[in-house]
Amino acid sequence: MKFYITTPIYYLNDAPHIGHSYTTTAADIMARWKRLKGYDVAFVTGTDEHGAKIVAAAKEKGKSPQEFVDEMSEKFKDAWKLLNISNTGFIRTTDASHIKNSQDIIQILFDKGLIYKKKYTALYCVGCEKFILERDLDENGCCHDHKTKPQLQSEENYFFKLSQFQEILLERILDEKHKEHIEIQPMERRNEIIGKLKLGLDDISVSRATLDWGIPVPFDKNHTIYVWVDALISYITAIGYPAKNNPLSDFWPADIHLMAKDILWFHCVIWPAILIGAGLAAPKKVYSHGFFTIDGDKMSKTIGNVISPQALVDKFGVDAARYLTVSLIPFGPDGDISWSGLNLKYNTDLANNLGNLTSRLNKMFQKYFEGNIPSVKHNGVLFEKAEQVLNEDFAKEMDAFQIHKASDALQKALTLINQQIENDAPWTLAKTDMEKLKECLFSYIQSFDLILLYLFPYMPVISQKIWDINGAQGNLEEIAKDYFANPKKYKDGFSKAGAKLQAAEVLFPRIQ
RNA sequence: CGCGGGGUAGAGCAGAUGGUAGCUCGUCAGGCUCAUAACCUGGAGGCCGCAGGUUCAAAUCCUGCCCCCGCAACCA
Repeated sequence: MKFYITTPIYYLNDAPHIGHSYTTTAADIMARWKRLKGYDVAFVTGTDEHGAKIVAAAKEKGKSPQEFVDEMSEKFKDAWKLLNISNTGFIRTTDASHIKNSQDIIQILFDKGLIYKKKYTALYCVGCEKFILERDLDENGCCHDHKTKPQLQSEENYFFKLSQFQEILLERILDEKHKEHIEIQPMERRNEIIGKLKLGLDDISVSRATLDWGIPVPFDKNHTIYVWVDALISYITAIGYPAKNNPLSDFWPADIHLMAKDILWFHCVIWPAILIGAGLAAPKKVYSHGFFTIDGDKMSKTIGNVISPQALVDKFGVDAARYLTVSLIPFGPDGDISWSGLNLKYNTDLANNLGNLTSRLNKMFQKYFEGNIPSVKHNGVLFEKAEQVLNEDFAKEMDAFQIHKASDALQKALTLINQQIENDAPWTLAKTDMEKLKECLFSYIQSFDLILLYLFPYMPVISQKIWDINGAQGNLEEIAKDYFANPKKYKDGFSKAGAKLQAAEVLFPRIQ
């Protein structure tokens, strides 16, 4: 079973921030989850390095575009390393293989008569160095950014016959039974795309005559390929297109393209049209999440409220930063992120529940059994209850990419253990019934271990750490894969009788 | 009549196929003492934007209206 998930390739005019890490962390959690479930996963992220804005940004720093993108793309690689992102590929649009692929695809489209040359006359803003539409002007007829009147300018460009694809795209998006159905999530975004699609499609310009920093159009070296077209093609370059003798290309079409809502149109309409036009399969699912505000304000350099991945990691640690980023707000709609919200979620979910339960159980074992797992028959009642929450709630939400709800299911499962402890009152049993106490503690630790398997995608390091503390042996990820392939094998749990629990440190100190 | 989303307890949100209104946080009361002043139980708190309609029955379907947000940004 193969599974291919992508993040957008990030445009390099800015350093990585929480917007980028949100998407990438979400994709990583999904990739890790699918691996546990036995899928062979390709997970690609990367950087988008062409275009006028890059040239401008480089110039501002006194660098050549190439120097600039080399530096900037390292920052993204570093950020993903910091966040323990398990991507299997990192594509740069300046990679030689990608340049060749983009040219091949454009050539194919050209040969099929889907690309033609046309003179294009429109308003051009010198400040932006791009054509702008009349509806994008302010009340004085000036550009929003530069407050200057745009000039009428004409340019000869190559156009892609996007207009031909309206029918086929609508059919594939609307018909869920279509063998090449393109699924768009969430629903409200899908409706929006369908609505726009029904209005009709214009052919789009796919080349630039005035921009050098780009991939040359193969049949006309005076033009470069429009940066968006080249960016999209990276998704197939990344897994080894063209197919010849490349096992990776079995991963196409992509199972999920993940992104923020602003670039949904490119992925649901332009990208599938290019693929279909070139005789290739279109992606199976396009999933967009919302934008977020920081403390109610738009995330903005000017306001100065941009949160970097590093700042999150500094405050919460890597695993907690991962967990909090994707759990704080619903996945799909717009949401608000604030430090106070993050702190609260950290305290409730991680300090009070996960962290506290770790030391709660640990101290009981230390106090009553010198830190050893007692030998006792496994009473599986609690274990099965937890299994049910995880298999039903967690798995259902995760597969629907509702990762914030899946994390709620984790919390629910942890609460089951806390409730059971309260119900059994082991501190009383310690005085009255040692056999029963053994049985109870044994079932708590096994159920907790079970939850850790599901926690792994969110917190790959800490889950292993708790696993070790709990006296469970071996590599959590490997055991999780084995468990999902054959759950019955682990009916009696994971921590073995006779194993010793490690002393637990405070994993998540409360934030005051 | 541009397109789309949304209006549900103090806050943030769930609530395909209509049938006693739920969750998290906060708040109040109680319990426990193994645990990171953590944990558990219970309570209070809602005319489900407004007005009509369909129905034995509507937050959920239909009609009309009101209000908020995005489709403009340095941006995922």
